[in-house]
Amino acid sequence: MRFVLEIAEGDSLYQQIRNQVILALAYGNLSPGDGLPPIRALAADLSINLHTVHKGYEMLEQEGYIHLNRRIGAVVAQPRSPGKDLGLWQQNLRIRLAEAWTQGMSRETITQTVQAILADFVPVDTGRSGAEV
Amino acid sequence: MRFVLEIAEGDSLYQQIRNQVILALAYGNLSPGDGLPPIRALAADLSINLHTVHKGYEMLEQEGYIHLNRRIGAVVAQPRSPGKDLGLWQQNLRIRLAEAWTQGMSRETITQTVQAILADFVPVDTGRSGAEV
DNA sequence: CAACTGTTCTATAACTACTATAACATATAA
DNA sequence: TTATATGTTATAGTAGTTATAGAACAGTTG
Repeated sequence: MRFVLEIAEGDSLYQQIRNQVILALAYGNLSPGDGLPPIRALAADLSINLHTVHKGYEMLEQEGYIHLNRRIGAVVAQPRSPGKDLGLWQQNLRIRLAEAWTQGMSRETITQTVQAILADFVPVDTGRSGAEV
Repeated sequence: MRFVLEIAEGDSLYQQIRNQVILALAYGNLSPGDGLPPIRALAADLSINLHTVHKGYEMLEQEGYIHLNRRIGAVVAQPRSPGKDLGLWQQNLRIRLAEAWTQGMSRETITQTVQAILADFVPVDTGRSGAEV
């Protein structure tokens, strides 16, 4: 998988790594069982520090997105139970929507924007074992 | 308007103040022309520092949500042009949706969640001059 | 053995968040 | 005038976060 590290402006480097993995998962560029780049390799590739990548991976592991193994490296996990704190997530979503709403975006436009994003998402490929990084 | 400062966990105090104002605007608890609490009063009310509140208000002003006047205080502005960086906003929304999607939430459930949030929003009351804090 | 994984440790510099105190500028009210 | 109320600016200090750097450790694989 290729990491972009778009200037999300305001997001820290390790947060962006975490976000990119989740996005890759949603868009089907990454599937359970796939391996992520070794932290040293990714760090070199992005010209950032080893520890910064590690922190991003740790975050992903705590959220249940990946498994970290000392031998085989970082592997995308099978989606289990929700895990995510639904309350915090909803509150965050609510704020994003309120931003759009108070800027004059209509319900229709907001809904269409959401639909457009969702349309590009791909079902998480749960049946697989090989890695294709 | 009453500020709650829910523990958004990860959001700084001034960010939460900023968010609460936008939410209040979306839910109709605050309208253009309304005055916000004086920074000292709000700071005392929340048991936080004057500057923290000020920073939140400054952020809101830079985003065009409010006007700051040395005499009359902070007043909610009339919604003008978009102002908001649509690209960053969309990217942020995309990540939130990807989080839900990768946690197994279906398009229908996500859409329903969005609709439920939007349903509670109230048109920004643009015709008004009095203050009702 | 060497090489490759993640992991842990210590240290440091830079930045951010928050607090604290004081003073200033400007307008309104007594 | 004096007092009060508003936001504004300046300075400072503390604490925590972010990112860097280098080194070493612990397993597993070739």
